[in-house]
Amino acid sequence: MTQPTAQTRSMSLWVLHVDMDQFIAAVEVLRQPELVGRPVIVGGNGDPTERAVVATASYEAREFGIGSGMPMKVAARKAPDDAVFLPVDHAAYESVSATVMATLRGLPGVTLEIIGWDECFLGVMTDEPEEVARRARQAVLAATALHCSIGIGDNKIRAKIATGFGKPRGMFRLTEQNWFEVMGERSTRELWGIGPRVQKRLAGHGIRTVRNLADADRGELVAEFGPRMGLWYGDLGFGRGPAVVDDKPWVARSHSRETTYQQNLTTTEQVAAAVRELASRAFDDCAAEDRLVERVHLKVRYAPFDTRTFGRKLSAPTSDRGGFVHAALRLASSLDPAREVRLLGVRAEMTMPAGGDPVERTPVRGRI
DNA sequence: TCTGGGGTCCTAGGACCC
DNA sequence: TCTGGGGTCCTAGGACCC
Repeated sequence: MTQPTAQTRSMSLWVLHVDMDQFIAAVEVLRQPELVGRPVIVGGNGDPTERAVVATASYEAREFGIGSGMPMKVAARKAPDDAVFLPVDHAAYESVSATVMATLRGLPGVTLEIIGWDECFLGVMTDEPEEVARRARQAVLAATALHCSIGIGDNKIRAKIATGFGKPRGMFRLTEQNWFEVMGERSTRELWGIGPRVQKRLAGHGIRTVRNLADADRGELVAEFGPRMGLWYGDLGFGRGPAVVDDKPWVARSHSRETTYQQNLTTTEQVAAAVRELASRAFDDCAAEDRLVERVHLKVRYAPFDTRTFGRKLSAPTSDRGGFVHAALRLASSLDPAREVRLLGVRAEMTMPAGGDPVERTPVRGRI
């Protein structure tokens, strides 16, 4: 063990959250410069009359109240005449994303954890996190001509939330010191991991602000949300959360394929054909890996909007495509044949690879 | 207004065993 | 005939994130 020098002792571990500004729209504008300044809306196959939602809207489009997750039909109604609708081009975004991540990984002394196409955490030992952030933004701009914003925090929760205050093209520091000053009077909904449902349930207990949540009785939270989530939400009120940035490659625990049909499926034959195809495609992603498929799940949305999921245990090697597809078809036989099917999905849940799962789970959904 | 597609993790309740 | 308490596994469903 080497002794830490005086200098390293005075440094501390910072978490930076890097988020590309309007990533998908920015990539599109980059390769079609004539779109600069126009409202750009990317989603589905680019046809605003189809069943699809907005993946990203440029800042110009957001001025008209258009945002991600919004149905394309609604966006079309709000959009001005000069708006441009474009199809989603996964390959293009993946390629730019890879350049961004490689650039950030190349910064001296950083640990990188990818959490999405356009987002990552950087862990770094430093006394000047703003200086590191400035260099990171410069490096990304030089490599891709794209802008990003950076949140600086003493853990992932605070870094992630800080980014919102830095946007666009800026940075913001959020730590234990200024947490309540910045967040105390804001809605619980602004916390990462609290969505509309939990916000509503908290409000039912008179908990509306971040400060309210921090002050809330732990027993009451546990009674409402269970032992794990109750305590997790309580900590969230203080901005407490994990601070370890993990650069281990991410390994998926499941793969799925789902499709919303432009015309609802109405016969059992149509449903069976669709399930057969979706199951096979979901299995494609598992087939390359030497693992077991443990469960098969079916998701169905009946028109107009009634979603159900159900599954069954399975133990099929990732070489047994026929067995998996057959299991999915067996599940499909329990669908209601009299109802119109609007969406179908098939999910394969896998065992972790040999060596087990080394990552401690946290209740924050997605990759953290 | 009408709601994508890809994921992750948590909880409740029933089944089953001792 | 009525019935404990604890544990684990399984399934359905919920909620959230990018």
